[in-house]
Amino acid sequence: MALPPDQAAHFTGLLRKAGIRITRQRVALMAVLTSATDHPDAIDLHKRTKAHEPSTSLATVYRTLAALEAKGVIQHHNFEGGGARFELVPKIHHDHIVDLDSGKVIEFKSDKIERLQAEIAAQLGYEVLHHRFELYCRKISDKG
Amino acid sequence: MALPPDQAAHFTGLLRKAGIRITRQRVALMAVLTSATDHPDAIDLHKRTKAHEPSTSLATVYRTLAALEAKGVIQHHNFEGGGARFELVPKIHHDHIVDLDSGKVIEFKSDKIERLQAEIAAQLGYEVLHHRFELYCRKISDKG
DNA sequence: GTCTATGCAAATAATTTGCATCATA
DNA sequence: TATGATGCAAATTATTTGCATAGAC
Repeated sequence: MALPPDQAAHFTGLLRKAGIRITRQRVALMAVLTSATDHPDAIDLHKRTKAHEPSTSLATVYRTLAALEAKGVIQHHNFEGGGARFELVPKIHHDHIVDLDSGKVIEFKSDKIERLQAEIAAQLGYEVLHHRFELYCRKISDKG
Repeated sequence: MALPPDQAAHFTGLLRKAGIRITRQRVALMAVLTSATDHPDAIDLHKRTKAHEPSTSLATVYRTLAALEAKGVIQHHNFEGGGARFELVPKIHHDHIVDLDSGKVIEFKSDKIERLQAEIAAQLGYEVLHHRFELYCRKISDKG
């Protein structure tokens, strides 16, 4: 389950670029974050990281997530129900649809929304530092 | 600090309409919810309710809030930082700006946003059951 | 060698629940 | 009087922290 050396080198580089110390646990977590496409929570990340690096504790996962977020490498979301869920900071900002039946998270982007929110805030004398825009949805079934 | 009888009758009516049993603690909490304009959290509601009805426990506040939410009388929000905050369900839906400096919550509404979110979801085969739209903002100061 | 990261277990914070008792319908 | 509500204290869940030790630079 350990990472091939070439891949490990890649994640080591990402950590170095983030400016935090390189440890086996962090390299493993970085690998997990990079390959995840499902917005996992801390518990999930811990499970997956342990598969690469069994010595990883949940406390270290939380501490490393906090460090990576402070460095702008990852971001977290607090969707309804359950704890925070994490993803790498995307090149292009997006918002989320949460499928209430499956719990799955779908990403979408809308420039109109981004513009509208800035307008709304400006009209009230505010500038937007960040926002949350989450749609809690159900699949439309054509057979009623 | 007890409520004047006429006001108490009003809140009793609201509880009866909601279809839940009437107790002194619930009448007091209903009074607090009705007069609040600041999206208080459970701890705040408990403090304020105790001013009317000192026998009220925090557990009862939580239980009553859950009952009122189930009946569609109130709704809660999980803004960043701290616990859930509550408000009566407004006649007209609105979203929120959170002032990051003061912690104050400002309400706004936008039909465009409502329409846009429905469109976005529909394009992906979803219908929106509810949403979260929160702008975390700072006041624009004209003196730089 | 120094300074930071780690594991573990205990501490927090917000909320929920079990249980015996009490109040409402 | 029967059922549902209450207070209190203990339980839960997600997360954070203190501390002694191990590991990175």
